[in-house]
Amino acid sequence: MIAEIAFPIPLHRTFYYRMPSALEACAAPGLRVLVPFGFRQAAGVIVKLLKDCEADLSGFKEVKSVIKLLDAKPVFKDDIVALAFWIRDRWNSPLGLSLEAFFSGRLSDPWAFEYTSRIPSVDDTPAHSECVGALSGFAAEAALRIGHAVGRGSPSAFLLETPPGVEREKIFAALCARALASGGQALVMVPDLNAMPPFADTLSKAFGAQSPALWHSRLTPRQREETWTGVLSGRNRVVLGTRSAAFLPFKKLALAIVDSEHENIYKQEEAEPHFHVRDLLLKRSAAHGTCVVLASPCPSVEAYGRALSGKFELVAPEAPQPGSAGVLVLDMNNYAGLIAEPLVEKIKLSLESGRKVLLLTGRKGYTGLIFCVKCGWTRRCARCRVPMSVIKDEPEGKEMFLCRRCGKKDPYSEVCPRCSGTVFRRSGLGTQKAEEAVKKLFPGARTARFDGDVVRKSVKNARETLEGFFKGGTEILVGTRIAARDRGLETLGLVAVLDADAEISSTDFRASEKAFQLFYEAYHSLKAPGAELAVQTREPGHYVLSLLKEMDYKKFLNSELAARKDFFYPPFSFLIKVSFSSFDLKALEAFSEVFLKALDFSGEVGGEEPGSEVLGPVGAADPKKRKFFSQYYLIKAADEKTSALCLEKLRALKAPKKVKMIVSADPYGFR
DNA sequence: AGCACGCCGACT
DNA sequence: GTCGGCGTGCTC
Repeated sequence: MIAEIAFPIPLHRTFYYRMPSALEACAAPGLRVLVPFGFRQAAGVIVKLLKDCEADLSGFKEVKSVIKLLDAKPVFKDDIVALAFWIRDRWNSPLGLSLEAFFSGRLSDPWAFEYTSRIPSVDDTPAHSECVGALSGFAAEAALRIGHAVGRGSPSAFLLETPPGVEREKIFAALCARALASGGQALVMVPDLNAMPPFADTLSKAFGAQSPALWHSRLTPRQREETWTGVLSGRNRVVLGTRSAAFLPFKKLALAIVDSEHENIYKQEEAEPHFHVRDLLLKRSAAHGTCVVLASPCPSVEAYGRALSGKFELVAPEAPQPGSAGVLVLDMNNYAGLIAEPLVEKIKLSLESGRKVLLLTGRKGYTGLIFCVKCGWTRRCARCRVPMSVIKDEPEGKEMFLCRRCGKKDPYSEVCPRCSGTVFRRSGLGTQKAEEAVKKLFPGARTARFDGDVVRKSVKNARETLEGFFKGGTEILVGTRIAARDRGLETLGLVAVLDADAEISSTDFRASEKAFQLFYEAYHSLKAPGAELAVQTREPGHYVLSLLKEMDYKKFLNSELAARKDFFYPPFSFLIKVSFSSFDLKALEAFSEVFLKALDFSGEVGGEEPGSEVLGPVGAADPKKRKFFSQYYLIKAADEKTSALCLEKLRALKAPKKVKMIVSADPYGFR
């Protein structure tokens, strides 16, 4: 017997091993094995078992044998091998890395053996009806409606619009109670660590000190093991987690809630395996009979589109969410400086009346990329080749270059290395620069800054910064969009988006969506009478800005969905971005031809599915003399199958040494 | 990813 | 003369 085995390495290939006859009876796909691998031993997962005659072993100088099985029986209720193949088909993730993710990144750890020795404890779970009783209005109605589908044993999916101000933690707690009452487990997903506390509070009040179990990237190894085995044994019945919790070994997942469903962070693409939490949970729901609830005050266009086509049940208030705040669009063509004079006045008035001010920028740091006015040279990271942005080093406040990808810091230089020019232009406004300007304009005001860097430094410190603004004495908070997320505040008098153009004029096809979500969330964080949302732009005629008057999210979704349909973007197509880069333009272009031919592109990808197409090349070599070339193609596949087929063809393609090819399926981070 | 091989710079 | 840098290549 031959076993096809996947290893937790970033490789799109599997390996064949001989299964000793003594182990044949116990061997099965999905079980972990220990095998000799190169000069070492490695743990892998059996992906397939074949009879000797079925395997093509020609071309290998040796077929090694499995040393031992690491699992006696499958650890997961789910068919993780089938899921790994699906994740590969959908996002081009190496099989072994997806399988490793199911084992929490520790394929060779013996965790799975230990769970049987642990004794599950019994929780005191309040009845569903009690929890619903504590709710009123739309929240009660939503909890009741979705509650009927929880624990029924058949998969279901809801898109729940959670208007700002609705206590969704309580809806979630009621649904969790329902899941537990049915003998199942419940998972509540949040975008990041910062979003956990309110849910942790509400859920632990409802289910006791042990619930919810927390799952996130900052757990210690001991905590990870404890929680992982607890989920496996069924001891942990409610889990509150970030992205990677979607891979946990649930015994019976009756309910999975994805809060702030629209957040892009749910798509993992900086590290493999690439996947999307929403789609993975929906896929897993088949094995568990899970009720999947996608919750957001401003659902993604994809989710809304799928709700309209009947794939999800839409649960939303009947009337659009009313708001009382005013909206002011400032045409920055008429003003100089970072903050237009009318906005300066508004800030001043707001502070005088004891109201707080939230100022939002598109990015953290000081400014975005920097380029030489004379020759157009831009500063790039020596290692990653991506443009570097400017930050002010703390606490000295010295300007530095920072690589956004690898974090490399370089000293600031005053002279262009290409043409010796000394005049530079910078694009983009960062939180640091905005904070600096605000401090200069309002030296007496208490100011703070909140962005990804503040969060990264210390979660506790970040929380204190926010509390200082929402509850304490901070009067002006300068931050990125994470500062605007789902917090209503009676004392907030003004929210301003300082550089709306950074949001709306990005080349990302989701730019309008992300921009409108930002405006919408900012708008609804304004509770005080007379409060105002200000938007600074050089493109006051942009269609997203024209929708600000009504602030009707559903109307926005419908118009955006129509545009997505016209331009054949998700949810109407499946995207694959294929980027090529090289120092050798000829080699790059030659390989691009190979790529196009491999896709069998003659008007339609694969020639099967009508409508599929390839766009590009985008960012083709410009006439300017350059050393490094990069361009990309965009495949728009009409369905999941065509997308998987394209990815398979791309995997079979090997780029020459000179050319680098990056395949990004279902891409979120355009730019 | 590991881990080995391999070919050029600073040390006992 | 060796130790060790990380570039390249392979793992059934």
